[in-house]
Amino acid sequence: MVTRAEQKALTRGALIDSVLRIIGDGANFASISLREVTKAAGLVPASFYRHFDDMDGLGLAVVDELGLDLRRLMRGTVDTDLPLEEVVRGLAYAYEAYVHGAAHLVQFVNQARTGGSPRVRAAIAHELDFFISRVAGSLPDLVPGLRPGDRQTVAELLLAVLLESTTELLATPEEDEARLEELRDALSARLMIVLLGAQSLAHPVRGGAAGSPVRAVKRA
Amino acid sequence: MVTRAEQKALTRGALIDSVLRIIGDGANFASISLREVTKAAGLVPASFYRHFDDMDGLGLAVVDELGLDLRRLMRGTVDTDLPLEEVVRGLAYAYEAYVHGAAHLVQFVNQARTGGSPRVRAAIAHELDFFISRVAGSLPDLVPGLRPGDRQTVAELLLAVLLESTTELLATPEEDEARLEELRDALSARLMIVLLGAQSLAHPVRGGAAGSPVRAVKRA
DNA sequence: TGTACATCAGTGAACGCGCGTTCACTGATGTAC
DNA sequence: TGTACATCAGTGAACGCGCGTTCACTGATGTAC
Repeated sequence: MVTRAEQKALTRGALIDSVLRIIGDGANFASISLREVTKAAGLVPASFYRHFDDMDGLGLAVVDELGLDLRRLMRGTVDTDLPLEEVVRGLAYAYEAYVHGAAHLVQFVNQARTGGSPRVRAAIAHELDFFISRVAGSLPDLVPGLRPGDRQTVAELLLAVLLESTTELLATPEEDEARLEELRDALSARLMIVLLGAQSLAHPVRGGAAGSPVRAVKRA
Repeated sequence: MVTRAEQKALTRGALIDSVLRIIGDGANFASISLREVTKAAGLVPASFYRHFDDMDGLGLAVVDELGLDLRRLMRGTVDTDLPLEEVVRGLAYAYEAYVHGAAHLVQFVNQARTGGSPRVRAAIAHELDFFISRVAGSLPDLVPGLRPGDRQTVAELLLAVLLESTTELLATPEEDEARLEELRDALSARLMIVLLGAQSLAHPVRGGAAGSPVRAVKRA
């Protein structure tokens, strides 16, 4: 026997799964209808209102899923004893694996982050900001000597690089190992440049502080 | 007297302007209806088909506008004689000005880049790739010594940083100069880290080539 | 344990609405002679 | 220059459809005694 609360939670989960499946088929969350979602979940349209006020409410519930995922991800640790190159390569592998493991959710975030309603966008930004602050907190293990403000900026950059790689990763099927390797290489190269930049900030080469001018060399 | 061709071009432009205005009001392109657009342009719905096959066709026309804008932007030049810090600050100013000057178009690109139909996404990617290749071509002025592959990666990163700053810039009214200054500072800081990373790649400090391992220093 | 009543997730029917698309049309612009 | 005909951007009406939302309902689960 199932309690009423359990059954309700199951149905709610079915609505969330359904909308993610529809997004996985290539639809944009903004143009998915309430009726499509309930139909995919095997419900009558009116049932939707037993769980959410409107599609925006469902979107916010999906963002909560993202929050859980990120907290789970952050429990994993990075071995910072390795050469920076290998750390970066490990991050690229881990992110690729995450994108393919939670493809539908990632696709939702990728499109709703810029295209969603104001409330959904704000909720996603909030989750990502939390993630950034955690990354910033672990940065000293990887690049010691960074000042707190610079840690924040570097963490933002690292996340920006991951997010910017997402669309290409999503478009590549897991079977296309050759293409995936290319994308992981590209992602590694980008992350590496950011971390090299961070090291420059932490240990300026020409004796200048982070704030001092660094001359651009003119083309010969 | 206006020729038929001129009048047709005017109406076509009115459709493009209308959809951009609707996007500016906060709508998502994916959920704007053909009827809304024609109504805003003062036309009957059926007239739409004299200009575009469907909303996707209108989207592609808007992407063409982006292409023109980018080509115009690229005619402007950057004074690479200045200290790197000032070059970066100039870029941040220029990008902020562009975002506010073409706010509706930028908003469209920002949301359609990840949330648009496959054809629209591909068209935007194509325009941005062209822009990236041009930036990569000018990079030697700013950071000499980069190998071609690294130039490409750095140019991709620079664009990623700009794109990632877009949502915040769009959300800030032009009057809020204090907030804009914050955003330009944040953008400058991110661009600077990327360029410092690029300089590290071009002139590795510890004698290692770009491909050689750089040790991460463990936390004390 | 059994009984009577309350709760509430899910139903089924109905509503008015805006949607994309079609079609034959109109009348100004353009072209041939 | 004037006339007869062709073109075609924009019209207005109509279509069937899926939409979000409402409502009174049903019947299994939960609660009080």
